[in-house]
Amino acid sequence: MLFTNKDIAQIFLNLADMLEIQGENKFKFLAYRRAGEALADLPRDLKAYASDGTLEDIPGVGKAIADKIRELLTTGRLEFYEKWQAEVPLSLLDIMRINGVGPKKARLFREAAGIITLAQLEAAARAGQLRDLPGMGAKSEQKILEGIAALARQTGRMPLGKARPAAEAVLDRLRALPRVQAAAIAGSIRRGRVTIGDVDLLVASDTPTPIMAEFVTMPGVARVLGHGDTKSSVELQIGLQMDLRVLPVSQWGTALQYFTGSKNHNVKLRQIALDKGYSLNESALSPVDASGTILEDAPKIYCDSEEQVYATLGLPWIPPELREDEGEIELARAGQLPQLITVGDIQGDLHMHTTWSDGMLSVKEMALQAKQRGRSYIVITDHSRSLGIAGGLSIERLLAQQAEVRQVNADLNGEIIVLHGTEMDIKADATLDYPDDILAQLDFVIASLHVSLNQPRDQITRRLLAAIHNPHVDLIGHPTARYLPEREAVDMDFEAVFTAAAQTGIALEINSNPRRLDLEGPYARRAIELGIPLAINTDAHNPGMMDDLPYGVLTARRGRVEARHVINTWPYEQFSAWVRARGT
DNA sequence: GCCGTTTTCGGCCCGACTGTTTTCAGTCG
Repeated sequence: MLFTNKDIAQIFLNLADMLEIQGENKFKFLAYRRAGEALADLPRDLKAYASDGTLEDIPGVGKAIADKIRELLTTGRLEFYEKWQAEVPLSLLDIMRINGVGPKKARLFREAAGIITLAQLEAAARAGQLRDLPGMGAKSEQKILEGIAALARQTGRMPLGKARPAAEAVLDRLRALPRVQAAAIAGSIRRGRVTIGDVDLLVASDTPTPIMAEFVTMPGVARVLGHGDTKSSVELQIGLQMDLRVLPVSQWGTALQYFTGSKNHNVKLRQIALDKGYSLNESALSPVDASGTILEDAPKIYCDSEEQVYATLGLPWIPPELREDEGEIELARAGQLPQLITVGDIQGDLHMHTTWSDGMLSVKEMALQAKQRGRSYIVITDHSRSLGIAGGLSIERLLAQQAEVRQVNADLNGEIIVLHGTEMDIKADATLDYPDDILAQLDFVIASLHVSLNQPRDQITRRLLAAIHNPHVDLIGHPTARYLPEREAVDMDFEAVFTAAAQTGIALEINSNPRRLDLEGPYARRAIELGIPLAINTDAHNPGMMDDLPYGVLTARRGRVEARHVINTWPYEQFSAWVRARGT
């Protein structure tokens, strides 16, 4: 595999930047950027689309870009890209990563000062050589140095599980201020993206000034990037950028919609608004004339709810998790939005650890904690024998544990049903960690990858397929084995794995640990399209991890998953019938 | 370069903040 989707996506994103720096047609470089964004998020390898002849079905990909993708896939090169690299060095694109530096400044630095690398820019700024360039000054020069320092601090996108609690803490602080009428997290956190670039907060109030003052001076702020009455931005010491907007409560609906995004979803909505004779922005829907000019005399429509915004555009409310301009607006228009799964739909938790391996609580304690959280059945699935580091269970201990689970289940007397299973390792050589006759004695079997995660694609795929084809295995746990941010997904042939799962009827897990969330939106969507059953589990090693469930559900919702697709939303009888049917 | 509840051609979203300016361009989201 020469190129991953993300590699190819990056080439088009780079091309967009190059064209923009050189002042090419705006709509052309926007088209490349849009295509790049679309390619980064596809559920299948581009090679598969190319051999299907469906490249041009990808939104944002037309004939010209499809041709370029095919050229990359077949020759491993792209002549057009090489030509542009000669024009605009890749190192110049790095300069645009600095906050406050865009294409115009990048071009200026190069043409007026011969700067093409970050290091050269930093040296020039330190030497005071930037301040005399047109449109620059001492302050801009200082901001560039700060921006370069901030780049070094940044660690890329932050896992949702780290960004969301940070956002909630700030929101709680702002809510405590006087005259705050509403406060919410918007942006990619609200949409449930697995990783977060920056945090968008929204507050409704008629006294923005003190709220902004608190925001830019609160503890944990490393740098103020902007400070106005409706909009401020700060960089936190944890390396996260946070933006706050304050507006009147009467505009809550348009504002929340606007700042939730995504950008592409909003662009399409604003186009629909124009078609209906309105200009849509964060404060109102304003009537426009045929040329698109706002009619100042005509009354604006203010929306205090998102429902009202969508209704004015002739659409039902679209859940934030779907707002990526990946066909959700068309579904809404046709009245075919999915009934997305909710946390309340989850009845069982099929993946939990105890002190028998590397968990913190006993079988009974875990059961009681799960009951407290509204679960009606759980499966105890400790690690298997080869995973020594996590206290994996020998066959003898596994059977001893089964006796304890049976006893706890009897003691609890139906308060919550406790089943006995395992999270069995798929070993490096593609064999499974327990023999079939042992697996046959368990209520539920998960198979997971934990070791030798750097193997080549063929071997990783072979291991997963071996587990999928074993009739005793019911679920593949955290299928990509990623652990964000330090460990990316294993290199696997998703199409082969999904095809085999669809054939055998095995379930795939959306692991709710916010550092895992294995089947990101497009993959979850692909899975249910193929009829693969899903499970959303907590993989809890302690009671706190049971509260991660909303992250898993959020990820499923992004994949348009409904409760019926998820085996642990089913009542116990239906779930156990499904497991029994698999064993045969 | 993409795309179509009317278009296969002619469109393609919107405003706040900053730093430099004397009225605005650049950047960002």
